[in-house]
Amino acid sequence: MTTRERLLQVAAEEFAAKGFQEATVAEICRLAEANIAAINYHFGGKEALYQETWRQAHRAMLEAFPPDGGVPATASAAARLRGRLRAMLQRGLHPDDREFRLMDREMVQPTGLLAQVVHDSLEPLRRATAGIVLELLGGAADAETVRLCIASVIGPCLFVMRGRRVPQHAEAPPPPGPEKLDELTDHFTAFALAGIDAVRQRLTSAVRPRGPTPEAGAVR
Amino acid sequence: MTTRERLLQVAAEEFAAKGFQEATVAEICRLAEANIAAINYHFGGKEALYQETWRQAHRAMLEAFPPDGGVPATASAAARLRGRLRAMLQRGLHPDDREFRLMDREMVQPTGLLAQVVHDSLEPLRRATAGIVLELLGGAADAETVRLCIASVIGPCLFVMRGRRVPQHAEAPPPPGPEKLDELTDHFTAFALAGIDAVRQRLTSAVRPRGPTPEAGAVR
Amino acid sequence: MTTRERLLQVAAEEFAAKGFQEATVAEICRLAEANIAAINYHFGGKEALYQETWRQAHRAMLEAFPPDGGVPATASAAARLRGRLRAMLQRGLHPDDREFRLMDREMVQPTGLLAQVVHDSLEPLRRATAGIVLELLGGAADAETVRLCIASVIGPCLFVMRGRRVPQHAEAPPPPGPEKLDELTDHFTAFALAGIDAVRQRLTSAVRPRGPTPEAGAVR
Amino acid sequence: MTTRERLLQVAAEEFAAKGFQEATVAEICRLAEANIAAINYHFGGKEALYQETWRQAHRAMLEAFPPDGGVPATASAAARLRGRLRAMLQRGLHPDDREFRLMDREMVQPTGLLAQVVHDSLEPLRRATAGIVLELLGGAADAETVRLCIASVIGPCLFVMRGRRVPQHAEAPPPPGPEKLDELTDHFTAFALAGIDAVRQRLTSAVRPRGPTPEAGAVR
DNA sequence: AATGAATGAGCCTTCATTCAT
DNA sequence: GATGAATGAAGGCTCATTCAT
Repeated sequence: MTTRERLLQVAAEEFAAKGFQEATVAEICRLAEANIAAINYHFGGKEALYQETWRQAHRAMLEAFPPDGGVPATASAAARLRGRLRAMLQRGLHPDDREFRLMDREMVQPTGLLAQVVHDSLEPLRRATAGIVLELLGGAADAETVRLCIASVIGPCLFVMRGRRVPQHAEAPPPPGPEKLDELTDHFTAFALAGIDAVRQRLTSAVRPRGPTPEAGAVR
Repeated sequence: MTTRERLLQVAAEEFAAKGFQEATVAEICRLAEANIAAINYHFGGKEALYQETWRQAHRAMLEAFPPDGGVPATASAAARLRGRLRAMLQRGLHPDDREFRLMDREMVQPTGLLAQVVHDSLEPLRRATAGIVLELLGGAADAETVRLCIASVIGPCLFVMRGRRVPQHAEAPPPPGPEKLDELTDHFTAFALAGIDAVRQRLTSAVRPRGPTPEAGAVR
Repeated sequence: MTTRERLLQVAAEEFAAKGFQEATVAEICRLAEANIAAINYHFGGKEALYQETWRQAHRAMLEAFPPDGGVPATASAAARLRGRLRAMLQRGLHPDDREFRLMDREMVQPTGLLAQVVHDSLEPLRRATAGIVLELLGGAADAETVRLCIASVIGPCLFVMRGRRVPQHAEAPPPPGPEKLDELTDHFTAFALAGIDAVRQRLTSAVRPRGPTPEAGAVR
Repeated sequence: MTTRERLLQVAAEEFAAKGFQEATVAEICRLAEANIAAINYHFGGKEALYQETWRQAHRAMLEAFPPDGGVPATASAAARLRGRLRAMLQRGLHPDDREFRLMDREMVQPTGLLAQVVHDSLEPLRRATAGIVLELLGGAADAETVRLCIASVIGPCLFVMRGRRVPQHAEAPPPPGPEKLDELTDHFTAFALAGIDAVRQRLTSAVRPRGPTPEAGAVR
């Protein structure tokens, strides 16, 4: 493996583990058994290495786990939603989830260095999901509702995957690994479909009577 | 306002905006119009200031928005769940959501400094929610299922609140503010109740027929 | 006890234990349960406290152990030498040997603050000892020889007393305490008297033949 | 000369002159015409530089002046004692007596950083001297007596060498330099041999009559 | 008389980057 | 192509001292 490749590999792990700021050039070079100046020589600087690292990790992830989960575009909306959730969980539960950890950090503490590239990668994924959700909602939902439903569908997955990396208290069960993939997919898919269906019914009923915050009343 | 108070206020903003590492003692003191040594004098060091900052923000948040959302313990489980979601959203949508941003950072990039205090504060909240969810599930769910349902209930809220802080592309709608509180509460509550109910039905049906991953088959 | 007195007492211990630089005003005030500004208030500064501390310790020492060891000036030179050695050892072996430790530090790393006061105190002692030594040498020794003999007489005492404070390896015997006073006095006195006598004989024999470094030849 | 060498040289002088605490990294770098970060780059920190400085100085000293003074092990005990005293004085009287000054400081105010290395170097020297002294005492002395005799032999040398560095009053004679080597060696050897012989006689006579502190009585 | 908040100079260290080889 | 010595800006922290109360 070339020095450049070793640097990329080590850098991905370091950035994912410590973030851009806390990861140090010296440590990355040491772990990669490269010269202290190697990063500047090969990449031009720490920032450029960071961006290249993410690009690599992102590409590898997309190849390994296509975002549609392998479900053909001709399948039902529910099946396609399940495929996407399954693909997302696969990426996040994978032991080598560097790309996910990098992205996670970037969303909480944007360095600005990945702003464009993250957006370019994520927005298409969001649109695809939006299409499926819109279809499940009956096709007549406004953008705001779709947006909230996407949050309801994706949020839980991200929550679980992030939770994997948060240190837990002693009695807590071990974080889920790849072996839980199907179980998680089943749960989140079922939950999402039921939730979306409930929203769809609200939309339909809301068209005519339109009382103020009907659910609020319903639960009281 | 005393120097100590100014330091706490500025530090909360800086830590929330930049994280523990990137925030500098010098900048905090400058903004607080305090001497460079003031932090060490009043708090003993940067780390202690960080911890105190979070403690203050957490306390202020809990006082302003009780985690049960003001819903009495005698209300229905659905109403209590709604109360908790509403309280969480209130905290996260508040313009002064420093406490939330601090916690968010800490969960993605734990400094270890808040590990104990975060855990002590969060675990009781989780348990309370777990009780409500278990009740909604019919009382017979295993801990794993409850855990996944909690993720499904909380995940979307966190997703939306985090999304508020991620820079969006130009055409994107503005992030939701406090004025959207009721709308978001309604949506997430309805979605969550429907999802939990679906899971409850799966649990019930799974007792007798128990086909291999029925939902997986159902959506295909 | 007044604040001022507590400060002096604590300061003596701190300065003796850590030296002028490493002892901190804050720590002294903390141990003396005094305000952080108390030293500047009562003494005008750290340096002034240091000087005053030494003055106090020196005075207390002189009162407790007169440098002549209580031996009258009419006693024999040998007895008077023994008295001085005994007094010196008494001061150095005392558990409260702060004054000695302060002086020891000052000699190795002069702060310049005690230069005059140390000199004023030590030079009379040296002269008194010089008189005794000269008498023992027969009265005809040059100043250089007297100086070397004083070194031979005092050096061992200082060596032992300093050695008390140097951390020893595990198997080493415990450093001598006050209970060894008589034993040490006996040894050093006998050693010194024998040595001085040998020097006296060298002086006498050297007057006439004066070969080059006779001892060098003698021992080969 | 390389930067590293310049740093070591300057540091030795600074540490010897000011001690570990008072010597500053900034000043050492300035004098060595090196960058402020050079010490951390080459040595890892101020403490490591301090230790390395002492190691260098100690090694250079041992090579320049073997501790046995060049006297063969087959020579008489008196001659070997003379050799050791001469070697010690050579080191201490040398204009570049940094190693001695460093050690002197370390013994008065141990930083703990040299504890092990100093002990490892000094204990063998002490044992060698102990062997010689024991032989001169007739071979039948207890460890305590040997220890006191070593103090009596070494103490004067250290006293003189330390005295060289203590600022003297105006009329005082200049401190002895290397030109006094033979004179000092002769004096201290003669003094030591006579003293040890006196102690040997006390041991012998003490075996049989054993009156209470006979010397104490003898001098009165 | 005594306090304690506040000060500012100075210290050691870290770190990404540069440059001559 | 690759090295590693060297750089300088910046960071957190310590500490004796000051000053208004």
